[in-house]
Amino acid sequence: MAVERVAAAAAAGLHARLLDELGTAIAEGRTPAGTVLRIEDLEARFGLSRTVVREAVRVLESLGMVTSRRRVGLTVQPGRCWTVYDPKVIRWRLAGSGRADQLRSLTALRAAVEPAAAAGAAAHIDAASAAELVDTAARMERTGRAGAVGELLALDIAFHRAVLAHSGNEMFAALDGVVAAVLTAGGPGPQPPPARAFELHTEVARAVRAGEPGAAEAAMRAVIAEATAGVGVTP
Amino acid sequence: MAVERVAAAAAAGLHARLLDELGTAIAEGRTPAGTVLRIEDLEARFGLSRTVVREAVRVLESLGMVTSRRRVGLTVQPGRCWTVYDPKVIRWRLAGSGRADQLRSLTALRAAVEPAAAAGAAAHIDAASAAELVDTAARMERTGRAGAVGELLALDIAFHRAVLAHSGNEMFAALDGVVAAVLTAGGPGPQPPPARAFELHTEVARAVRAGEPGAAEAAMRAVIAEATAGVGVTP
DNA sequence: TGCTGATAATAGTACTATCTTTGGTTCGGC
DNA sequence: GCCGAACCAAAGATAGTACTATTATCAGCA
Repeated sequence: MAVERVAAAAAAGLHARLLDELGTAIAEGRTPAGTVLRIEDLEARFGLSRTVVREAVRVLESLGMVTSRRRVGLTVQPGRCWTVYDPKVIRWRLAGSGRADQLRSLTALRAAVEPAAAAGAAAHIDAASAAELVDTAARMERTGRAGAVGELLALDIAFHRAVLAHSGNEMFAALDGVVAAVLTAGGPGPQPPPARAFELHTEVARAVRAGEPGAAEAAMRAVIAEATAGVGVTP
Repeated sequence: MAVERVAAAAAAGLHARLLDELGTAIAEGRTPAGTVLRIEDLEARFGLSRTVVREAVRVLESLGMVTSRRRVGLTVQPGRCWTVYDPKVIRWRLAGSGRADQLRSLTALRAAVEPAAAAGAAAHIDAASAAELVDTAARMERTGRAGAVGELLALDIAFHRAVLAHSGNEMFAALDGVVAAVLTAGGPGPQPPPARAFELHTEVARAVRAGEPGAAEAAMRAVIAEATAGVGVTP
């Protein structure tokens, strides 16, 4: 078989590129669960040394995507075994055919976590960050009225990221990538951003600054509801 | 320096043991952020070959716990960069001095996600699994009255795991380990399980079987509130 | 004195060859 | 036909070596 040049992301170390290649193939089902790979085959197929292949395989194993058994080879595991919160896995799944499913899952996760994060932020945020949050909400409104959708998206992401970051819970904070991905996927939006969205963001910021967890949680719940309105996104 | 025998978990491959050793050391702060390690040092310190050390390092890198730069070495990263949802990382953090913090975070996460998962289960579960869930709740009550705390814990975990598994969201389902860890940490409980807890679990099961997302969510919220009562666990 | 560019040292990156360990497979004996 | 021992394939692990990117140092020049 001809050597299959790894064409993935830019120069970043051979093992990282191979990892990306294999991870993508598994995540999008091109290499289905139950498939048995062999280190030696991979070496030959990608024209890489044993060392590089093994390093990539080790990471894949740590993600639960393959198991390695002597005398057998690498067995691709079903999706249920994967570490689905790993940013790499999320990226791979978003890149492939399962994109819609992945987005649905991420949206449901976001809907569950962000209200709690807002409540946490109301309890933990410092004055300076709170002021910044209020400011971000205000800038969102101005930018939205001006119609700069690209900039609006950036502000939206910054807003939600700030809430997560100040929630006082590093597990919540770690979901900033998820929120960014979902918001970005929502895209420039088929419809212009509804004015109500700005009010709701402002209300979240206000409640957080005022230190009112209950109000912050409710407002964030409304933000999510508004954002997902019409798009059937039950978990 | 004398070779430091890796004393971690039972036989499981050299790299896995080294990974556990390094991961634990970083997670519990024995090797603080900013520390620079060198592959060669690790080889010598643990008496292992380059290959094994590099495989462990690659996984650590994939978890965001170290970065590898030429001419510098391996730099230990601050906690904010870690993939905190990886089961390994959770385990390491629970094993160390940050156990209390980690449990607080996990409990908040659980409180955010489980009600949503219950709502999802009400919408997605099949009849057989629903019946099983109701049965598990009933067995919990019987076991609880009998005072078999160990068995009760197992049933409790099974109950919550089933709800997550049938939520229709694989991101929720992947948190089963988190829930198990939190419940197990809650331990045999200082106080005997309150009778109200059983009613609430039964109500969750009933609402799920009846296909009532709102009721299931509310009941699950009550279950969590009951379980965390008195233990200040705001995010 | 201070800046710039060449140079050398360093540590990760990658490859190769070789040996060991383990666990399916198979074949022979009961 | 079942059980166990021998066989062997593939992963696991090691050693040695060559490559290369990065950075610190220092010489030369302004």
